[in-house]
Amino acid sequence: MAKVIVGLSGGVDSSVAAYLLQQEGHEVIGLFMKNWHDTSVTISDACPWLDDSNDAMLVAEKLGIPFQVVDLSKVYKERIVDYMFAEYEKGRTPNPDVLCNREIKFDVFMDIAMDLGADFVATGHYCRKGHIQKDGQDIYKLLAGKDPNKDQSYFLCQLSQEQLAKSLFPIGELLKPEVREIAAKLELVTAEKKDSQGLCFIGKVKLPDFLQAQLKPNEGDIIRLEADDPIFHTSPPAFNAKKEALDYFAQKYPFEKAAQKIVGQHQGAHYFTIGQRKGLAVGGTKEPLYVLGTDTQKNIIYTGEGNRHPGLYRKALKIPTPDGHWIRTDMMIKIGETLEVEVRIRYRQPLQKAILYRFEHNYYIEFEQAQSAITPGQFAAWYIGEELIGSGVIA
RNA sequence: UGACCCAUGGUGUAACGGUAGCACACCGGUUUUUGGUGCCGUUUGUCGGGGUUCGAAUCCCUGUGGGUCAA
Repeated sequence: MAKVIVGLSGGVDSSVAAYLLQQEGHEVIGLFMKNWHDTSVTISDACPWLDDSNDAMLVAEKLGIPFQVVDLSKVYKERIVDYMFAEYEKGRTPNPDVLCNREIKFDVFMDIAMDLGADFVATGHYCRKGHIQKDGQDIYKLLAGKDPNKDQSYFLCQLSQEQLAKSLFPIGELLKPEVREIAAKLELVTAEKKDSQGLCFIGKVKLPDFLQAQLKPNEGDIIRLEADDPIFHTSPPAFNAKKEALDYFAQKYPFEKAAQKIVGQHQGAHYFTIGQRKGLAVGGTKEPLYVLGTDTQKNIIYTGEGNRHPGLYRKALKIPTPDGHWIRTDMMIKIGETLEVEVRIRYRQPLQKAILYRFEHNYYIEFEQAQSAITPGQFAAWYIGEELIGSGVIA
């Protein structure tokens, strides 16, 4: 029996998480966190957080557990929203939800829970926590959720041992339909509620609109590069060392050296991300145009036709050492060492076979199969089997 | 300002004189606790003016706008 504070989001997953903890005999408290309320950017008068907090309260009532709301919008703005804009401004693509877990749910929120005397913080994430002992030390594992379709371990890829030690994921052993079934049996208001999606705080706002509130439009060229352009087909030079080869394969293609054809205008290169198809407003092609890369300095967007365009694919990626993170600190490799892993570079992507390298200043991940749309600013998470070992920000 | 060719949605293109279709884009929906991707669907067009014909994107004349060759 422990005192557990559940982050009730107003969704079905955290509702059932709270119930399961209760069933296990824990003292459960529901806490709703309010991360954002700025009517200037929400699309309509709809006020999603109010509905959600209300649902969370109803669930708490039904379960007969204490319930509170905490307002974290100030720190959320400082640690998540500002980071987002800073990244977009640099021409990178942030992952706010990964940061939200590291900085808010399992940091600020966790601290509040601990102040309230909790032993653990629980959330409705589809993932599992493992525990082993090694040299007398407790070591916690972050494992994929049992539901392969809902596994959310990726979003927790930046958690630390300390955070993991105090976390519980009660629904990790369940499948989504089972969670819904439990909620339905209990007649929780959230039983039939649609899964949340999109950035947790933005709600119904469209991201481009949100970005434009902060990042000024700036018209520039959309350039098309042909799949048969020499820059995509030059044979690699001879390498003296593995590091050189990895550096080469992790590099962006030298788009500026390719034969260029202006096919349209855009309203700001920093609104676009690699692999993006929509929003270019360039038609007349046989296959869709995809963003191969952006140059926010020159305000240029490079595109190519078709999702098999060679400019979309790279065999390796680089992570500066400070941006590398190990959940399993005991498994951290040293300079010169390698690790056979499986990697995903976005949520729900099937794991990809790869080798992780560490050199003096950088980690490198070399994929067995070249990957599409490797995007700076996004997180690469490496797994061994169902365990998430570590992660890092793609350079 | 000599000869020839072309003109179809936002874009690129189809359609023996007989229901104007496809792709991309746009818009909408859907999938997805990031961005993005994917999937489904709607809307939108015969350059202007005459003529031939039961019937014209299609044939004829003409205007306009492009392009090619010719000096």
